[in-house]
Amino acid sequence: MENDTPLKNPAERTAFPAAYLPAAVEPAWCEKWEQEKLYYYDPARPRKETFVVDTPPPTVSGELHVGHVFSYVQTDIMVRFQRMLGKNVFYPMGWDDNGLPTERRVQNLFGVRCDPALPYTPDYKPTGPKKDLKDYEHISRRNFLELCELQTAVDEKKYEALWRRFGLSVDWRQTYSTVGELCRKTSQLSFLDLFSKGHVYSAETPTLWDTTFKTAVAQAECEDREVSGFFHDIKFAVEGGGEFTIATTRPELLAACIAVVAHPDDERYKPLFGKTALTPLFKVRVPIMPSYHADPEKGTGIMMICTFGDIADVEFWRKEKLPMRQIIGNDGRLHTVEHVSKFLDSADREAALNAYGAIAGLYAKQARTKTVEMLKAAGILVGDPRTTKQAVKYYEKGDQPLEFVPARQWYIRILNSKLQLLEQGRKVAWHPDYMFKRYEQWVEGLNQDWCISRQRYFGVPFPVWFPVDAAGKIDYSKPILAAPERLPLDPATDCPPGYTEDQRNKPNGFAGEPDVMDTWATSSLTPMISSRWADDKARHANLFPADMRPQAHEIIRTWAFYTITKAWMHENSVPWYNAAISGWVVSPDKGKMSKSKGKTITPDDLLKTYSADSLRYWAGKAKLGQDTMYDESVFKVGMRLATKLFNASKFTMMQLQSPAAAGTKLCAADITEPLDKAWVESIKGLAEASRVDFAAYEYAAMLLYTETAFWDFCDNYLELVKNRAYSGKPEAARSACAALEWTLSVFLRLFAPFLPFITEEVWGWSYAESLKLPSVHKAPWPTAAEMPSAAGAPLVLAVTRKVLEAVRTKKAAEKRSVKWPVSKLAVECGPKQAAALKLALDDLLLAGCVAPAGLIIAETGSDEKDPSVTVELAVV
RNA sequence: GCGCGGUUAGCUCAGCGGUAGAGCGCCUCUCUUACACAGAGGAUGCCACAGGUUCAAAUCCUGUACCGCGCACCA
Repeated sequence: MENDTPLKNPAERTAFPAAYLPAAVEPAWCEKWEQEKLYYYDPARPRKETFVVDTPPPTVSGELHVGHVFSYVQTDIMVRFQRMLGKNVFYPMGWDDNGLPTERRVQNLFGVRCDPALPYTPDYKPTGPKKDLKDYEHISRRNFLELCELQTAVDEKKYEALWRRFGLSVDWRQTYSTVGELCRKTSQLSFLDLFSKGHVYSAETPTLWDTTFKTAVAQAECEDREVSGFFHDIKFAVEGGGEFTIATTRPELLAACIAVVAHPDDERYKPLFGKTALTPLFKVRVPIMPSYHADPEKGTGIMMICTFGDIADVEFWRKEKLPMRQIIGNDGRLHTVEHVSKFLDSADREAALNAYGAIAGLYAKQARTKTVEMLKAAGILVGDPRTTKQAVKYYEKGDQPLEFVPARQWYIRILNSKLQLLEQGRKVAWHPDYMFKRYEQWVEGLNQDWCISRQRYFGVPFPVWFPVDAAGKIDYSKPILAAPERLPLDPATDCPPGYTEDQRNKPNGFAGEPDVMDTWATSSLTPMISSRWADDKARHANLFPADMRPQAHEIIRTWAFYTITKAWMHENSVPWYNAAISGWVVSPDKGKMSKSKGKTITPDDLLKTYSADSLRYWAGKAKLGQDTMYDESVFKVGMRLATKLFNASKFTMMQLQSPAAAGTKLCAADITEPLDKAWVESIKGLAEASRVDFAAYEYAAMLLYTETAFWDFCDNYLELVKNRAYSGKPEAARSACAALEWTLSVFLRLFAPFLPFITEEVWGWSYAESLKLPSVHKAPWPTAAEMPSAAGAPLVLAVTRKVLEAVRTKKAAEKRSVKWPVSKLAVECGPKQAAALKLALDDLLLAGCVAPAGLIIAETGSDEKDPSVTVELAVV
């Protein structure tokens, strides 16, 4: 390795290094690309020449892991292809620094707590982490946000450095942060726009509620978990005589019972419809009604409706206009006796309040146990509880079941637009196409409007205030909206028009909306954030809709769906024309690789052991939508491919510096040898196929066959041709040089999206100068038309390769070196094959070390079959 | 329950009507004026199962089983 110093500066390189050292080469190119502004978007070029990417903003509060590298590299591969098609690429990067993870990090790091009620403190300096919870400093929301921005900026620098190191061809001037001013402004403007268009409403209504985080959550953030529970059979009395037994898994909701229902056709219960039941323990009168929701096969066929056990209860309650008897509070505990006594309309009020007193204040689960005890004691429980598997809704990040709790929330109307949203989704080209099914299923299964308000501190505030009446009561029915030009603002510290700050929370004054928006309300706007919909209409027109949205499949229901929704509501458009859905990286035990999974191999570690190109190779081997095994042996294959490219290029460059290649520039007319023509013809086909497949998002298939062709190039064509190149016959050697020069330029370009470092490195040795194209990444994607007159019969190549293989097999069987001389080579083949073989005879004899005198070609065989070859090795 | 993927060599996967493929791993061998960070050669398969369509099925159809995922069910 005597010659490794020139590696350090690609621009000043003169000799070909002995070996490829990616660790030295790759970082140098990262810097060079930035200096050259290679990936900058040019706003002056028209939309139709532009390729716009709606990059997923990674969450900034952790470490990047191999899963990130995998999917972001896949995106970069597709982007690089588009750039080589001549597109003006708009490839931004966003940082998702909004939400709970950042909130927690900043609290701990700076020892602060957010209190939205506090006023803003200019020039606030945090004092650092605190040991004790009580020492935490309480600061205003705006101060808190500033700290969040400060901290995330540090993390973002780290992320950016790593992304650059992996060769992402992002225009780093085009970044945004979801907590930043632009995003808050866009998000708030979106709210105002949707409000004015009637897509937004606020309502006090039962909402999916997480009792741990004490916030509303949207349907999209729920997941079903199978848990084992118990069916309890409970006797209800019928007013005027009789009884029946219902089955329930949530006996603690008895006090919240508002009706009893059975299937309309259920003969067992038909006579009861219209009558009134008395709930056990509480003796509350509830109607017995027919409902298609009741399944005669399930439980006892008759069931209680409560406020609220599930979404069906909510719907029934709404439809039948039944009373509200909410007993579960925001914190998951049962309300006080005082609260419940307001609606506990009992036939035996004292007994009822007594019974409720036993469970008031308990968590739902504790109340369940207690209720069962009471039912048992009262002899109302029929038999023993039976175990059952039930699916229960959880917040995806929570560990307590969700409840339906009535609360005032902001919603975006989506239920009445399912058909339109389905239609919008259909207009997007999904890659792979079956991923559309997920979108379709999700939209069809929607049963709630999109709840966008969260009872958290950290997030984009609603640009809304409410008037406070003379009695000090907030009038939620008359929201005061901010003027668009004042955005972004915070109603907790900013004042509504026509009011002064001293009227805040005072009678005849105003109150700010305390809730913040769901993070998806912001991230659903990413294509409109990077296009600057909020403040630059001309730019927006040029960048929206985007061409490609890369993302993972598990967030089709959230990110993809919400983005499609908002693009339709705001712009009556799809947000992007293509959705490229990447798979997951799975660990060898088939689980999803994630940071929580332990076994933390960081991308930094991998860069030390392998190279950016080799990891990119691994990502490029996986097609879209497909989960991929984490497999370091594939990194090694990528390493080897890069090394091979290096060596084959070095050889080619040496030929190009030989006397045969000197003088006038090599061109198609120099390619005179039939073998070279045949080879060039095959490369033309490769170039054309690659374009078609890449354009169809089939980059993995394209990589596979390009790789195969490249190894064939090295093992067969190069081996056949190199002796001729050395031979000193000027014309024949020149033909080889011309074919090699073009072939290598094609391979470098085909591999460039996958292996941007090694290809750029090699490109710089000669093509940058000779083709006046400083970077392979801006070189045009290869076409057949580049090599106009070199058509040749492919048979030459095929037959020659076959015979050479036979020679090699013989040498391997005899345990002789590849260079061992062959004394006799007898080929029996068809006449066409024979003719083809004779066209490349010199190359064949030299590559196989065959004595010309020992060659016998018999045309007695068939052109339909492979030639039959007999080889005899020389005895030395 | 409904839907979507998948099941091919020891492993990871490609092929998706015309003689079963690649890489890794394994076994032989070879210093060869690009590359030993390499090269040459070899072994390895009832293409999950059962039916059907076809001259011909890993490939198309219909079922079944198993794996992964999505949606729904939540009394």
